[in-house]
Amino acid sequence: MTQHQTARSTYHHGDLRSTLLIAARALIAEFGIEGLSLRKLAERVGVSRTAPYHHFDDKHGLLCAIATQGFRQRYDFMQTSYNDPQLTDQEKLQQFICEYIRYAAQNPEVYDLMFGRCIWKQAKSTKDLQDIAYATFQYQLKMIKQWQKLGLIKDADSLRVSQVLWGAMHGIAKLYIDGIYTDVARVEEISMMAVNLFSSHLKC
Amino acid sequence: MTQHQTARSTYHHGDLRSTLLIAARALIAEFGIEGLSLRKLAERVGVSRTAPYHHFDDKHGLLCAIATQGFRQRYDFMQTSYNDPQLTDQEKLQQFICEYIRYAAQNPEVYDLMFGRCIWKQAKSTKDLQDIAYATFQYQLKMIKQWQKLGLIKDADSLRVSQVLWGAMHGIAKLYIDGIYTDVARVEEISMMAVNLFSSHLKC
DNA sequence: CTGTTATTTTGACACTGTCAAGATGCATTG
DNA sequence: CAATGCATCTTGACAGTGTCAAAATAACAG
Repeated sequence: MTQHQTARSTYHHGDLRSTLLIAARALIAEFGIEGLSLRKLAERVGVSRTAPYHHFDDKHGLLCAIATQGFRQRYDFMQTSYNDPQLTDQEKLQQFICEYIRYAAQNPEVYDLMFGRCIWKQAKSTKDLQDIAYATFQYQLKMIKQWQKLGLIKDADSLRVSQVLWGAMHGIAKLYIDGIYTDVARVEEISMMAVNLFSSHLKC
Repeated sequence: MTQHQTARSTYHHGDLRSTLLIAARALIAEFGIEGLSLRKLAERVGVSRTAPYHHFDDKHGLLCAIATQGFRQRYDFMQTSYNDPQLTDQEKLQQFICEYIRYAAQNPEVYDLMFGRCIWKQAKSTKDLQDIAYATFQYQLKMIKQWQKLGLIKDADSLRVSQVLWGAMHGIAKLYIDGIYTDVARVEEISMMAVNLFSSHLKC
């Protein structure tokens, strides 16, 4: 019962798994992904070095779990934004692009986990993770098709357009996260320019 | 004299620095950046663990050196391609985008070093590296201004357009390198779609 | 109460980057 | 030529890391 909060009194922790996830995110925010070590994490949670191994396959598994959380959060946000009745379609498109980059800028470490090679390059990504990631991209594709139908985006192969747009958002986000674009205000301007370039203005 | 080739016979290696760089690139190609360790590198070159420290500040310094090489190579290539008299301007633009992504796809590890957080996030990047990287971007900007003048690219704020275009190329490259886009043939198609979307067709 | 299972711990191993001190060879002076 | 200084390379050492094996502990099912 109370273990979930106090946690120290008992030998069995209660729900070590989620405690580890929370503490891990805190450590990552503090020291970056490279700076996260399982030992430091275990120590901070007040548990032995190898305890985490009974809740995650290995370090990689823990990182996957964090990434999965990130995907869920972003998926929900994307959905509510798209279904917001107070926004025009043009505003939705703009918000989609700008919020994507803003999310990445504000959660750089989690974003890096979500789309970093660490997870996808090895074929070791969890089923959970693959599912939610795929669903996210599908939703994105669906939105773009809708925007094409409305004439907001150039009417070319939807999949390819979606991939290029995603590339642009991802690239801008990455260039900021990795320290190449350093000024966050300019990143906002770059985002707006992206909106501008990807919008097909029908008035011509 | 002959030390440069045989290398083992003498106590002093001769030119260990460049030997290390070559071997490091080989190791990286084989095991990835994460898989590169200074000790393995030293062993493969046939030298003691700490020998590299007399040629590079630390591991990070060695990675910077590799990235610098990458920048120089790309800078040269970009320049020769842009000055190729056999290409039309439209072809140059297309080649610029496609070759950028192709280079990244074919040298994923070096590309990751060039633009990864490992180098830029910490303020530890070498002066050499900063110079060549800055020059590269400036050249890119210059090309884009020219293409705008020719009406090949939408005539908006050149700097911002350049940043968005770079973002798109970088993003597509990264999504492939990190294993999210897996099919290289499709990456080519995505590149072409990027060319398509960023080209302003005046015929409308 | 007993045995099974889930959880946690201690011990150990093979790695890693890097510092300090000493050994070695080269080059440039006196 | 000899000696001194300097760049280079080596050995030894330390604090970290991820993770496996085996033992200890708690919770639970019969």
